Amino acid sequence: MTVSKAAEKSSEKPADSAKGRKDAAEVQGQGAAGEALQLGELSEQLGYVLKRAQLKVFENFLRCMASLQLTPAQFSVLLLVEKNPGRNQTEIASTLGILRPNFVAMLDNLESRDLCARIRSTNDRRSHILVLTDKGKAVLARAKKLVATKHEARLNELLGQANREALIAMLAKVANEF
Amino acid sequence: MTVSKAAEKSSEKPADSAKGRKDAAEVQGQGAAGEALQLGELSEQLGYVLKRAQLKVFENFLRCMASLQLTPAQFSVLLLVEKNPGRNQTEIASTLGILRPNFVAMLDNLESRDLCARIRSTNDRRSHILVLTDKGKAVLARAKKLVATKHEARLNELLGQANREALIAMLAKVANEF
DNA sequence: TATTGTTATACTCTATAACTATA
DNA sequence: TATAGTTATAGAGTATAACAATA
Repeated sequence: MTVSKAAEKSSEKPADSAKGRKDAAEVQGQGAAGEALQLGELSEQLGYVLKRAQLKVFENFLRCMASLQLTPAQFSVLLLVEKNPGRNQTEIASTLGILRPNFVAMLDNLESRDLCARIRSTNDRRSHILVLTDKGKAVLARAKKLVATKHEARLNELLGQANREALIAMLAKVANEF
Repeated sequence: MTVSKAAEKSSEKPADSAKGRKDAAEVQGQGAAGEALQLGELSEQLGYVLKRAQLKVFENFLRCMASLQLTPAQFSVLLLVEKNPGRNQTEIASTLGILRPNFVAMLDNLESRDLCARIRSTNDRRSHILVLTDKGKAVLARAKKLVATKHEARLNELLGQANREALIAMLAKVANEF
């Protein structure tokens, strides 16, 4: 947690070699074999820690959802369709940052599992209105309970309720305004 | 920011249809055409907001680094090699969560740009010790300055110094202990 | 002409098996 | 036999162009 910010100086000039370039013999002895590497400034890099955290969270989400076989992306689609019935593919996809071509296979999957359905719009026969099926609603309800009792609960345990909310609020701000 | 937590109830029972299933006619009118969709519970989902934030941060990082043509992953490799000279490919890669096979092309790239070098170890002739070249050190130094003055500065501006540190600390905790 | 859903396609990331040279 | 680096390969995720149906 306490990483020397002064490490920047170390990259300015390699004073340990007259040629300014370590040769093989100089470097060979340096790695302390079995010991763990030092992350250094890396542990203070927002992008690095953000990416590692995201991977862990998705991993945990998948484990919590194993019984329902729902990925984070699929869960987000079901949530958004439930909250916004009567919207078409383009609207749902773009809200989630999914490109329309890539959304097709995803919907094919959800529809083949009878979790949601495409309904040809009567107003504009080009568009497909998305709705959850009864099974989709039931699965989503169970998914929400799993998320609350296993996934979110784990996070609360780790950070505490207040910190968890603060974390999500800051991430939302970064996502929206950075 | 204020998302109804009670929205969970809405998935319990679809009271608006005796069959429990909206037919096409029922759904058609629902989408308020031009209006933005409601994210609902999605904006409270850690995974969702984490992923969106990560994408924004990487995007910003790439813009800040455009002049040096360094990706977040490449920057992390250079930082780690600088901090841990004398380590081999396996050690550097695994610390970063990069699989050894995938690390080969990445190193080929950095080596072809003369930013780092593989040195055959004299102790164990199977392993390649990694070091930064002089150019690599210089580029990394410039990269650090760009990150500090453009990337981190933007984050400080957005959250403030204290919140930025709190955010990174919480993300590190999630990454390490979730 | 413009838009919706779709196909085809390509490029990046990530993941696994298997080879080679060393140990 | 085990390990380091490598190759080949396959699967996700993501990106763009273009087509058919419809507006």
